[in-house]
Amino acid sequence: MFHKILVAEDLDSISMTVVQALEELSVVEIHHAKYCDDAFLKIKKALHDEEPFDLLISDLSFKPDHRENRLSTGEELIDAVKKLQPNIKMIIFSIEDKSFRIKSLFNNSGINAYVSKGRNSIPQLKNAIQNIFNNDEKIISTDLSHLLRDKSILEIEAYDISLLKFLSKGLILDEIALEFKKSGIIPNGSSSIEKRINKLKIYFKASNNVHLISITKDLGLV
Amino acid sequence: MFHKILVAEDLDSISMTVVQALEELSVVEIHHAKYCDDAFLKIKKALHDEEPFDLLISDLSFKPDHRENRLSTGEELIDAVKKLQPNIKMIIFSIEDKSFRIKSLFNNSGINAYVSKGRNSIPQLKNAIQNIFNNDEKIISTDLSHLLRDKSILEIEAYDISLLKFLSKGLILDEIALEFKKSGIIPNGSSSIEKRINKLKIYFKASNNVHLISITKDLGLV
DNA sequence: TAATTCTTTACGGGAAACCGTAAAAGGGGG
DNA sequence: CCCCCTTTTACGGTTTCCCGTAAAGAATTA
Repeated sequence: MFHKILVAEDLDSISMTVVQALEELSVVEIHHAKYCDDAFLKIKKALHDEEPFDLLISDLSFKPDHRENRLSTGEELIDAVKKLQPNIKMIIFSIEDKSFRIKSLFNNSGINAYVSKGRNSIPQLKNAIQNIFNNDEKIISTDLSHLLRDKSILEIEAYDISLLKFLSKGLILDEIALEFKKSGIIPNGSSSIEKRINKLKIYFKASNNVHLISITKDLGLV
Repeated sequence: MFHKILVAEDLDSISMTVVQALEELSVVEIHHAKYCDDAFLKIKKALHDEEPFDLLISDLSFKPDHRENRLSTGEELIDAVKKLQPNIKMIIFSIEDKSFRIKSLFNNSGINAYVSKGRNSIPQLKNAIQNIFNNDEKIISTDLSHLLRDKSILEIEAYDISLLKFLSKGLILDEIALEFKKSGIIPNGSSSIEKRINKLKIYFKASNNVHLISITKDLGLV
């Protein structure tokens, strides 16, 4: 079994259970951080002391509070960690079930498993840890496994996201065109932007801009 | 201490911690349900057997899955429970921090405490249980206590909510007017609806309809 | 019942979104 | 270098939104 594991999870009500599960798996060294920044520092220090972590189990969303943090989401954390220690194994343990984000975690962030918090997630989590340790498999909660096969997901790119973001902030087409010009993003003609919005409306089956923002907010894109 | 407590919580990773906390408080009978419907049935049966629950600790949001459920949210559950057994004490234990919903839980649903899931919530939860048992106080997590004093919150009524819902579904003004006429909701002139939307835009400082939906979705109103 | 006030509805003009088409600009391949 | 193809931009007409004002209706009070 893994020797040294770090749990990055803000909710005490969850982290206590996860730590207990790890104890049942006979993990020797279990560490825990409530903030992304703390987690990153612990990994950095462990690496420096030549006693690196074998596995990181991280949540995706962390509640903001009074503390200023450099890393504020699980995505930022794992990307930073992967850069620092590429051989570390990573499991995401989150309630998030938006296809876009999960798929990108496997493809872009190189996570080893995704376990969805649910009614029977602790056994799944244990299972994932075992499988990664024994066979180095990629694991995803069974109820989400269709995501990796579905090709229609995630041709949405950064351009579309920032476009949707501007829209959701109440900017009109001409204002968005101006913003794009300022940032050097192309295309930035108001007509092209209009066309792009139209494509998004077709893709998401939205009947107008309001509907489009409503849908994409539900999907967690904005 | 309370004798018989029911925990309604779908995530196993959280319920296990809560149950453990209750054991530490020397609660004799601890029951647990993963679905709102199950929770309701348990309370009904306990009442029928003349061994009613003293306290219900419930989450607000429950993950939908294959099962068909009559009650799908914590709000629906506690409203149904309160009707069935008005003397029961109720604590909401949720990550939700939207002022509208919490305030309405105290005012309309008559909950005894609201504990926000966070980095130090288990001690808070224990505390709330103790205080309700000893002094029958109303408890709200300290970091949210300003909500009950803030008068500017929650003059938004059911009419506005359904209006926003229709908007977010992509209906245009005339279509919404028609829907309202069908349901016998007044006012239902498209002009009045337009005016109402305008009020909402002023209230939420939105610059257009898209912006308005974006804001109200963030607030959890829609 | 008449007067007053508040709410709801109607109307009109200008702004933005919506939708199709066409012109201009950019990018390989021959 | 020119041709073809794709992408980007421009333009015009229609619908819907947006915002002010005014009329009609409902409720309240004297």
